Amino acid sequence: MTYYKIAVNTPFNNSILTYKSERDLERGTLVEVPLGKRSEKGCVLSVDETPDLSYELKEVKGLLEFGYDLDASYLSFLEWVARYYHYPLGQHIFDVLAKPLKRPRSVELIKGENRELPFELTSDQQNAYLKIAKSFNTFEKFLVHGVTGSGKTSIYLKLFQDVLRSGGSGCFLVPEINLTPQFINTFKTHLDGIILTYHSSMSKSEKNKVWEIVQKGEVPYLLIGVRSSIFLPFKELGVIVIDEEHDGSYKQDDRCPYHMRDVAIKLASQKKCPVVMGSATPTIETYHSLVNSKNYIRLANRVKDLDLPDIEVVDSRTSKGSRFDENSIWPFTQKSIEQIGDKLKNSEQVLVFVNRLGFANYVQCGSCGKEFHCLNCTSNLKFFKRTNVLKCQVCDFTMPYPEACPDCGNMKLLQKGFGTERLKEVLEDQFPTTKIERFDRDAVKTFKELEEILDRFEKRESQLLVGTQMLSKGHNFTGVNLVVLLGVDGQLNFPDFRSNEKVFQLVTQTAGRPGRSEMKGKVLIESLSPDNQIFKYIKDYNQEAFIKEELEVRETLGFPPFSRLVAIYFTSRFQNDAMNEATKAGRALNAMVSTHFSSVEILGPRPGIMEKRANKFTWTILLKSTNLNELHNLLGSFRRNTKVKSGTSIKVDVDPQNLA
DNA sequence: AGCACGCCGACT
DNA sequence: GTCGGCGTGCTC
Repeated sequence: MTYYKIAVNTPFNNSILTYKSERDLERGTLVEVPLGKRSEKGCVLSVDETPDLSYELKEVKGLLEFGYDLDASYLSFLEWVARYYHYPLGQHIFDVLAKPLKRPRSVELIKGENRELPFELTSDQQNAYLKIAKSFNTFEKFLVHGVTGSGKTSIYLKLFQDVLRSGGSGCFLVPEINLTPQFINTFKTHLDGIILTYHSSMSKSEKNKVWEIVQKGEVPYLLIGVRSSIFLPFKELGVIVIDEEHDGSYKQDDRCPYHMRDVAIKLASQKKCPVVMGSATPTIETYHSLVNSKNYIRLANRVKDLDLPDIEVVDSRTSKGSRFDENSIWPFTQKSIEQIGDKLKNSEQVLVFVNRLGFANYVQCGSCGKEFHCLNCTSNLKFFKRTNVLKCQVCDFTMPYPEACPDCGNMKLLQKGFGTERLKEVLEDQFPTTKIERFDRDAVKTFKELEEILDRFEKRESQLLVGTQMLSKGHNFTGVNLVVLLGVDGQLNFPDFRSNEKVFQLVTQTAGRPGRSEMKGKVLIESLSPDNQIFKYIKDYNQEAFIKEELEVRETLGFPPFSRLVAIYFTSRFQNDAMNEATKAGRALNAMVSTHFSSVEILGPRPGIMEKRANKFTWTILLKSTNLNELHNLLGSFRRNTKVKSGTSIKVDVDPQNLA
């Protein structure tokens, strides 16, 4: 009989439990173990030399029929992730492993055609490519900071060609595969090997097939995948490329809240291969960590030598163009409407962006001022005109649009704020002969619909698209020379230290959509605070200056990249429990800080940014430190020693991206 | 996180 | 009497 430490698919005791076994077990073996009255999945970690025999330790039931076990380096990688994010290892393992299939179906593989590129790289591209290629077989981090249209994809392609032709494999990570079928096509044409994809809308059989190929190390292949693909059991890797490094979808928020970019960097260091991060608007963290290194690659020129669009900020406050001005077509200023009209008259196409769905953002009684809030959340109900309902975007609570104010009976309800639905209506009213389509997750439910709308736009069957940021990702619109952007004020005022950075990225990415034809494009931003410093940098495309100033602010306030953050969330159905447990934990943390972890600063506890969501209350504590080790040690002992009242749950978010 | 146990109110 | 609501606490 031997005792083993086993990572079990359960959250308690950090998921590491001790079991005995008659047969010898290897590290990485997947087993079934008894847990209470049921049975759970587990993964053998090591022999337990000092088992706690005050328990009646149970015996391993048998082997799991997964058809594989975890190899040592893969398990160590998952262990690192679980440790870094203070998440139970056993749960993380069984979150990321492919579940075995009852009846696997056969899967077609895409075979690369290995054709040469039909063009030469520009000298900028060639230099970038050579620089990265020189560090094959070593761990190096690269940032390819290239304006939209600078040809980053061709650089990646050359790198993958090299890796695959020498019998290795590559990993290409993108925010959303669904939106980028053209990528897959390009890679298929020019690479020698198998092109694998991995994303959520694939069938279980397809996912398992990919898992199997990667597991067996059947090289050469290129895996094109999303965030979760980083946890495929890679054997050997020649290069990892993360496209659109700044994209928010790389952060996982539920279960183990990891950041794929940071996990990928760890993986690259383990596999001893280069990791390439590419973006026109890299995160301030990544930029700061690489800008002064030899691995920072700036591509300032566009391949086709096209000018970037002019960016103009339109004052949408009072006086001319105000919603109170009879000449305005609220929510647009007269100026925007005129410019849109000019373009349409000229048979050019126009994009209008607003990051809000629905018709009105909230509804208020014109007599007594009552606002319609969600009963389950700290949020307003939005008005959707087509379905004539008020709806909460957080919990989906829906009610029919009221005839009158339930408090005072007044029939005059004011529809305040605007979303895509209203913009489309206003524009249709202004331009009755123009074919306008809406592009948001309300109007576009399936990939087919998405393709159809884009296809009609491409064929010029429609002239104007009104969309959310769903539209701004990845697509190029050659017929578009004008983009109008509304509602950035809301994002600028959002209480998050990254809000300026996010807005800068958003506007710059949006500006990359038009002007890929001969004519110079234009971006109009409507704002109630046109004097905000950020617009000066945006208009000049002066990213370096913007980041420099932003870095100064961050340094003064001690925010990342000058410190590391950890958010701890306390959630309960009862507001008092969330508050009290957070308060108790805050006191305990303060005591620990004053005795052992003096580098750590504790902010809060405070109510969550949305205190109540779907009838659950959240309170937040933020930890901040320049000493990552101390921060981890504090968290470790906090997790070991803190018990919260049952019914209250704790979530630890290391390197949080969106404070909640 | 499950899941069982057990203590109390509401119904045949 | 006993069904079932959910609060409490245990799981190697």
